[in-house]
Amino acid sequence: MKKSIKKKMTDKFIETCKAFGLKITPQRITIYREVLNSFDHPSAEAIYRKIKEAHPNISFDTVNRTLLTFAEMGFLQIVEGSGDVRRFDPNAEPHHHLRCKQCGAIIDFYYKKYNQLDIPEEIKEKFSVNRIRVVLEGICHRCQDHTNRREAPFVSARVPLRGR
Amino acid sequence: MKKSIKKKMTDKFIETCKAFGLKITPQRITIYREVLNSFDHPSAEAIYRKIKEAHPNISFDTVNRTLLTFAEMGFLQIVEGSGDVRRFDPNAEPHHHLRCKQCGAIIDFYYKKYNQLDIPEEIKEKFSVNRIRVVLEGICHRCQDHTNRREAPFVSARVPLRGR
DNA sequence: TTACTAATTAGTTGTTATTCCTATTTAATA
DNA sequence: TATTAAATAGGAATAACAACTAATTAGTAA
Repeated sequence: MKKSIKKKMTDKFIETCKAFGLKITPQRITIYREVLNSFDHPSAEAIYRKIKEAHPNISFDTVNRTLLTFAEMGFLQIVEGSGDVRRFDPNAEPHHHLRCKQCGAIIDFYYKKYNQLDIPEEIKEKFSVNRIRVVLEGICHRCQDHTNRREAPFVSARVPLRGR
Repeated sequence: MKKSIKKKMTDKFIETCKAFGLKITPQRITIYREVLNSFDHPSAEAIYRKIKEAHPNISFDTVNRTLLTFAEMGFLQIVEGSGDVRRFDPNAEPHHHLRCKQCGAIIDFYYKKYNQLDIPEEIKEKFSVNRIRVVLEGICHRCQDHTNRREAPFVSARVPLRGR
């Protein structure tokens, strides 16, 4: 008998949680299912509201904390830059950004090739583009030196992900 | 006698303010100078702290409001995504984002070319990249329909930029 | 210059997003 | 089944911003 896709995904989720040393709680499974069915880049608040309908006892903190944990595990990503304080960029030259996930540094870089990227026709028709930017996310030199902590999904198992 | 670069920039600033129908206040000139000298994508708070040393009476609200006005005028930009609530992205496929500056919508799109961008050698040496993403900022179809408001720097002069 | 007027400001108060704290509960293991 | 460390709910604290209002000031036109 074949497993449903849903079942398979949940199995993989459970397996990965175990590899990270995380307990399988009903809350985590619920949040996992809800977020995987989202196609609109929801906020923690939005996910919390949806889940609350079926599970009125769940707390916002649990939803938010769990989502951050999932991001560290690599189950989902955080939309580039969102959640940061607003930052201003006085650089008028066409340029692109390096973002360090660890320390939050944003570093300008220049690369002509990136300034000349073509935009797909379907997008031109439906969206008026007035800025095109390439964002490279990773770990900056300084942070690489300071710690050897690897990023998900290469984090070694059994290291607490988000200690308080 | 040649004008200094600083003077020239301030002249251009004053000229542009006038074109937008904005008054030239000492606060605006101070904030303009401070932000133009920043190379680290400062937050409003950071700029406020720096300015406060020399102008202890300035208020945070003025700094923040002025920076937003400058962004609308096109004197500076807001770093992609910063200032938004944190948003999660469960899409594991390599993909890119369209961001509507007006309504805040984030729309996924797929374009193979963008997945194969090469990374400059200098960056590879100093930064470990684990995500590359292209962000197209502009105005989505829906918002184009709703209003004809043009974006800076094409805003017509004498239209209040950030009315209360 | 001086007087006028609307824009701008400082200071304060709200609001919202997010994190922190702690007592209680629960999943995993023996 | 008992143990224990992790996870949770709920509330409090914090931080980033935005909104409000009375007082001040820049721009202008006499």
